[in-house]
Amino acid sequence: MIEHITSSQEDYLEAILLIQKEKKVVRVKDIAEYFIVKGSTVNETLNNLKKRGYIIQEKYGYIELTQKGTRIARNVYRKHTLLTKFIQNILGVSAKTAEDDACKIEHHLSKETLDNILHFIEFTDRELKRKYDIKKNFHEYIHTKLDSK
Amino acid sequence: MIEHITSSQEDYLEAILLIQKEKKVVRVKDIAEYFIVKGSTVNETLNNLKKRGYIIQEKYGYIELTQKGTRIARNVYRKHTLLTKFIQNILGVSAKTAEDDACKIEHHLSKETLDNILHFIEFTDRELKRKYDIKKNFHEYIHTKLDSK
DNA sequence: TAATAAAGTTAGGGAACCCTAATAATAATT
DNA sequence: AATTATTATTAGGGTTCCCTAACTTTATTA
Repeated sequence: MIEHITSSQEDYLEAILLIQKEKKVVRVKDIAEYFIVKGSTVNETLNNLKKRGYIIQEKYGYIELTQKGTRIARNVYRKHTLLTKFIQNILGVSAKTAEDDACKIEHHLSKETLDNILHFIEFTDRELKRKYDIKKNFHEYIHTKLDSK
Repeated sequence: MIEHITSSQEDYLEAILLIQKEKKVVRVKDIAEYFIVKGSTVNETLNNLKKRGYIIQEKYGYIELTQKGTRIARNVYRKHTLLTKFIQNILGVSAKTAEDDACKIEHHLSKETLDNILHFIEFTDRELKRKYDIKKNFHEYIHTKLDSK
């Protein structure tokens, strides 16, 4: 048996957390719709996650995160949110694309880079805002550039 | 047969381009060392790339990119370089980590985000450098923050 | 409640990646 | 040139992720 968790499996845990927040209970069908895959695919991954103690699910029943699963889900969600904010607010990318990109790269960035992104956000938010209005300048610049294409 | 090229396959093409630049000829062994995988694994992927016309290789011979393969390799390399520069110079991440992260996420970012990163680099390089010295400020800030941990 | 609909599970297959072990071919060395 | 060492290839296995089709269980509703 494999000990290591994959990016896809982390995404499943995050999805379960998000669906739980919104719909109270989580079903195979919800996850299948979330990732736009078939139920049988979800089932397979869930069995894997079950085996390793990240989720609990009775046969034909609802899906729940264990403590272990919740910890990972929250962690992924935090990174996801951070990255989305960065890509959207700092880089000036549209909300939808920022969300998509964040989701794809959240598993692949080192702690060092994530920390620096966090600091970048904090820095631009708190320090630079009044001093130079860099975000405003940058966004104006970006939009001018892109619109003129 | 599948038409779509995977991230890993794109990385192979880029690696072949880089090895070619440095060593004139590209062998299975070079690629295996580059990715730290076994020769048999490389062989398998190369067969796939051959079938689809991205590379040419005679049995037991050197590996060469086709036009089609070169186009993709250069494209990946360009993205890779751009991202490394961004992560290293703008975010202030160490060279090695920036390189690693760039390699991992280069396949997953939308054109929109990449364009904005490019503009960000251009913007900070050309416009802000004299005006506010933001890069310098930011790096000082980051390093103070990180050192104090 | 019985019949239909919806959701979950199982079985069987395919593609990408990765490995080990065995074999074939090429390179290097004595 | 013949032997040894290095490289490349093939064969056989394993995991993840995704699918279709068949089947079971749970929900709905007539």
